[in-house]
Amino acid sequence: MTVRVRFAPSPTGSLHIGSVRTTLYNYFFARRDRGTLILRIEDTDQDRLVEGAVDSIYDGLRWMGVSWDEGPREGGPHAPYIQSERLPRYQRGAQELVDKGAAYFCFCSKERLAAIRAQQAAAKQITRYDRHCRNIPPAEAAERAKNESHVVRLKVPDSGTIGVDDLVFGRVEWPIETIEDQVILKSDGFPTYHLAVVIDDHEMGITQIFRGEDWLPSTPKHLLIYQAFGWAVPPIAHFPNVLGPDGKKLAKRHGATKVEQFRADGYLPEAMVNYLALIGWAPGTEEEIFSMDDLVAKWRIDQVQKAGGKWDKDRLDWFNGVWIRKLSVAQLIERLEPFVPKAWDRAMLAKAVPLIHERMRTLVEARDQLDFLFNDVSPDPALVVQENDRAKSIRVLARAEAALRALPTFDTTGIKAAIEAIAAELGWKVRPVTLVIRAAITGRRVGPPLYESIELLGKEKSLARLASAQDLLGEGPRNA
RNA sequence: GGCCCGUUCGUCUAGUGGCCUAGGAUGCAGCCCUCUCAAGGCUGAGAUCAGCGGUUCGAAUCCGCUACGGGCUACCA
Repeated sequence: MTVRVRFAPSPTGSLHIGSVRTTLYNYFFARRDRGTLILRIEDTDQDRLVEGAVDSIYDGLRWMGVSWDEGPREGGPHAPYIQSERLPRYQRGAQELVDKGAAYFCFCSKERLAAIRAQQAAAKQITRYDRHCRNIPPAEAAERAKNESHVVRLKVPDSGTIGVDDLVFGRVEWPIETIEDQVILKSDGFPTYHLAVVIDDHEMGITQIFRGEDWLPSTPKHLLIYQAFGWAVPPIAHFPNVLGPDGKKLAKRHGATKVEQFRADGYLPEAMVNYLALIGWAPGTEEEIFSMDDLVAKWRIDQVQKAGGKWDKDRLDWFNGVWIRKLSVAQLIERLEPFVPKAWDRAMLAKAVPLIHERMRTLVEARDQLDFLFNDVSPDPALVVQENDRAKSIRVLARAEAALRALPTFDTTGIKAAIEAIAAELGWKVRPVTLVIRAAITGRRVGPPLYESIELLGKEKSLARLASAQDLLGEGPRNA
């Protein structure tokens, strides 16, 4: 049987990093088996729809490098792939269960439900529906349903045990009496999630159900629905949650959680995929740098962890650095394009990028690191003065200006020799000398290699910066 | 409250009864390289494997209990 798996996000906001991890695992599994991936939009809660969320899902997934075969915009044999466009199927399904006596109409108001819940909670009892409408004669209920607002609830058995052999968590069982007569069709005619997934997964021929750990507790509800329909339950696996540093489910307050945010913050999709895959899965070897293709080849469901994994930004940053370094200079320049001002000269940029290639953890850093090549700098005098010796620092600047001006060829070799000569002459180590000059040239204490930077900046600008730094130091003390 | 799940260095993890005086990575510290910062190389600190009790010649690995953490408990997904 060919593998058919699905990812089923809700369009309730932009793509969350946790659901991306689940999606990735689905993807690895399906692609390895040359299976089919299905994107299904689960929008059965009309109140929580967010404008543009489907676009965000598409953009985010594509950016990550995930592809799929059937979906809302791709079509496929089971179209439509948006649940709100599949309403008749759910309504038919619910009616089928009512007809079978496996479900019933419930006319209880939300107020009544809230009241019994409050009452049960106060009495420290299990809060669940009291089955008030379960015994209305079917004919009477059907008649009332024509005019009265109602939902459809599943008739849950009184007792027994129901369980699943989860591919990750193993055997998990629930006492049936802890499960209430759940609503499967809402009063607005929309299905609840539980009915919709079961029907869709069945109709779309889903061969493995992979989803986040959050869903484990509602699995018995789904099992009961499968049972009511008389359908076979496909293999199910739940993947552990991605947690915030505090151990709770990753959420906004923990920082960035949206794919688009990471993209904007200068992360590479390769790094995201690599890092995310390794939360909850490990190959059992000591390798840890994996491309998407590597993961498709190596990921195995029996190596998936049960425990949730905490988000570790430092580790992500490290992966990002690794993947940036794996890029060719040409590729890096391409990736940098959205992060660098339009006004910057691209020829200069191309020459500068090699200097910072292995100094970046995120793409956004390039702008700061290279700014001095494109814009004037205004160094902090405290940065220019080294060894607490203002006079000598000024002399360094003066000598550097003169030496660079006299250079026959303005290149790294000549610049290096000139600066080292100044150090020797003034009796300073090279380090403080370069620090003075670096501050004057770049306005900073750290940055790309100095000699190369000076060469790139060019003679004219370099001399000007050396001169203005002298002015800065010369006037400083009298005014201070 | 009820149901369910989880628990190995700060973090991601390796480990499926003896190879574990618990390995790797990240982060941290130090050293080397070096014009700064990175990158790279080396070294180090860091986990009595949540605790307790069992099973066994032998347990991080099997069983039980406890603790702690988390998820779910809606006409949300």
